[in-house]
Amino acid sequence: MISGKFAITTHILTLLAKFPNEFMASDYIAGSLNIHPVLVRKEIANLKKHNLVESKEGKNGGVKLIASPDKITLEDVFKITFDKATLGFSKNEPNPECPVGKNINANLNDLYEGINQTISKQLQSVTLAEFTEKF
Amino acid sequence: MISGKFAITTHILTLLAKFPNEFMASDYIAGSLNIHPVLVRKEIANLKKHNLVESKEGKNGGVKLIASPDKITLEDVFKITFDKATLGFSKNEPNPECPVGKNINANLNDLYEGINQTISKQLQSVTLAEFTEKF
DNA sequence: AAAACTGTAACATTTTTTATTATATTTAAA
DNA sequence: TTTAAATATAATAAAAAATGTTACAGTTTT
Repeated sequence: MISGKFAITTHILTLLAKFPNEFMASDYIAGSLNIHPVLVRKEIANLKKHNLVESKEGKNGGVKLIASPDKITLEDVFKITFDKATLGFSKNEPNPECPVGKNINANLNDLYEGINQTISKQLQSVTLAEFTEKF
Repeated sequence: MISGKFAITTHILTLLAKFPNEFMASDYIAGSLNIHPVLVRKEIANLKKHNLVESKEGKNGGVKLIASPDKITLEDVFKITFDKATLGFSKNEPNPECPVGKNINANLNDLYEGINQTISKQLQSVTLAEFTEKF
């Protein structure tokens, strides 16, 4: 199972891109996502940390984009919501006595590194502006 | 979190490719992976279902590859261990009253479809024989 | 001062993944 | 022919991760 962070963050940014220059409340965003407002605020905290949005507290507060939607790509979202995309690892430390066990994780890592780069490249080519136009 | 199925299955196949033409016991494989033998057998059941290995019950039984390691690619492993690689979805049904909520999953699906194809293509280029040589 | 917000920590619940136990069956070999 | 060493698989338990909820403090506008 993969967490919904990328999807939630992309959804939030799409909403913000649809209504630029105004502060949108996390309750409203949560209503569109149909999830708890606190979860939305957690992702917003992450977006703030990476300087993609700014927020305003208090009445009539909310969140809005800092950067222009055509300066943001889905790779930016990918980077802040994934440490690294992988196809998974076995949970336990494999047996270091076994030549396969000893090296499997390093070799999988190499493989995943390549996959990561391809995904990044692919997502780089989609701006938030382009993505938002699909709605 | 991503399940370890791909990693476990790749590990199993690497071991089998290292020792072709002999039946390897799931307990031995589990020892290399450092996981429970029953989990190994579950993945082996999956490999059997897709005709990549055959197994023999009873004393001196075990598993061995059916196909040659240079006829198997990591894409084959990917296909049988992943429904589809994604960057995730938000858990609940988004609000269909909202234009973004209504279309977000379809649009994410399109995006992920492209990513899937790239991953497949990349994994197609790695045979089990090549992967096994790294050990 | 009240209302409508954000921010965040602490905790609870649900879901997924992994592990274990139990039982039946098969095969080789003593 | 009995025993030991395997696979096969279902049922259950435990652990881990993701999501949800509550509570409360702080901020801003009216």
